[in-house]
Amino acid sequence: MNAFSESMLDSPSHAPVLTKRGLSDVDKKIYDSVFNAVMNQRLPPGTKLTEAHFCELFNVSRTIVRKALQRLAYDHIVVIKPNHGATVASPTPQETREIFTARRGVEAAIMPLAIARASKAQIAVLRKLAKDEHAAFESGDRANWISLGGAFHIALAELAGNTVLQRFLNELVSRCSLIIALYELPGNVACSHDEHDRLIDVIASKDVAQAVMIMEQHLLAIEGKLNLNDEKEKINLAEILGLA
Amino acid sequence: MNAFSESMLDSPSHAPVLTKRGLSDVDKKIYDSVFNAVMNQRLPPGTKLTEAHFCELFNVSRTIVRKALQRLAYDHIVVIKPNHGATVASPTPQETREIFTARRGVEAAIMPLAIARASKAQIAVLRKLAKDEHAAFESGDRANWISLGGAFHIALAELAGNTVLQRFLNELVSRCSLIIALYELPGNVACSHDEHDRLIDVIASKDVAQAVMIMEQHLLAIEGKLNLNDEKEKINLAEILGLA
DNA sequence: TGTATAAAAATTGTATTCAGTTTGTTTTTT
DNA sequence: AAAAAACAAACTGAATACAATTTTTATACA
Repeated sequence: MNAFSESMLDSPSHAPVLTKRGLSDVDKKIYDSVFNAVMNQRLPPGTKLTEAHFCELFNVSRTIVRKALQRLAYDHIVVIKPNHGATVASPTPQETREIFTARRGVEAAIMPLAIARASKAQIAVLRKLAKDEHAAFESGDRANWISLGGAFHIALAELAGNTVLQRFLNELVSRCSLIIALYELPGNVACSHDEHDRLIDVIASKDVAQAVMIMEQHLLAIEGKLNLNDEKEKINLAEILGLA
Repeated sequence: MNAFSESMLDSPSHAPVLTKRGLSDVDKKIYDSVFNAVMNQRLPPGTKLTEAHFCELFNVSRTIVRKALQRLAYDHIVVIKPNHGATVASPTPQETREIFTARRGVEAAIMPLAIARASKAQIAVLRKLAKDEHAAFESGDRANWISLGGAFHIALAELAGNTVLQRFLNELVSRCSLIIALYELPGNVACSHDEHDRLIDVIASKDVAQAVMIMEQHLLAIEGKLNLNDEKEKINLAEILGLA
């Protein structure tokens, strides 16, 4: 299991020395650094995250580092095993299916709320996001494209105005981004190209039942494009060992 | 804001001295103590939870206590404010509405999964729970009755076999129990008496659409019996000051 | 007496220290 | 040379110590 190097993280803004008060947002910085690095695949699943390493990078004690890592563990971005520390989460196919099922449920709950509160201005915001996503895809910026794809759904959840569902979806979208990065089939990358556009149209038309249906299809399509055969690891292992 | 006393917690099993290894389940014990005390209204919302107090009660350092309190905060049972420590959460009416809305969504997502996997044996388990709940109600054990009411829904989530939705519902049921204890109208306590029985019947009949509908009505009925007028505090304040 | 101010106590935030576990390396034994 | 044992290094777990903040109490002053 390989460890991470400093270059994998966003510039940790080395020692701007706390302008005024000693108030520590540092744990949040650490959280964000790891979170972004995982989402952008700079920190691959399974990577060991050693506490002492972060202490040096951010010039804080292990107390702070541990707090950040525990929060990441709460959000299922990393996994903490007793006496073995933190590693970047690597969801199994089974977990992946559960996550997608849960996400379909949560997005279905969000949709009627979002539609009820969707003004023209807010629909314009959604269209802007879809446009950015398009651009990222065209320019081949894969990491940014995955990120923007998530941002669209997050925006929808914000629109719904329910902080609880918003938090649930945040977790699910994060984990899905990690999963997509992990399991997406090489060729199939080009996929849900204008599905977000179709979603916006039906949201604008205020047709709840139709919107829920399209959303579900959208999510099923994403899941369907993953390579989730459970024997993946075994096969790879056999191949790597030259026993295939 | 009043603090808690030892009697509010379940017997913290004073110093059984760790039989074999020094492995610390103590933080979980602290978590459970506070959790149960909150659910049973021995620790009312707003109660200050001082770290040092738990250190004495459980004979551990603040490190452990803080870990337990942070987990409680993550599950929204307590609220931690910087430099002000932990207090038992006291959801506002607005938050309450959001929690119930989210819960309706999550339970709706759980229902089809649970129905798909409901064997006769598992339905029998549900019936047993409903029976216990009845008994608790008849015997006037209010705390236990609220707790068992939640347990029924938790059991349904387990049946669904999706760990993510299970975790979401766990949080929501806990928070709802807290809310019910807080906001339930004095007279209206007697309410959803045999609604769980009706739910079991429709689950046994495998009618998904009907089950989702009944579940939603059930949850709306619970919410409807709460006293959620936002001006509650103001009115009380005015009354208390003799200005009504 | 009431209010403003200052000192003290209590409480939380963070760093450091010590203890226990795991992991990797070297040494010993066969 | 291979396996087992012993040692060393690295890392995590938890308690203690120190620093900063908040709250309470005491004091001074109008």
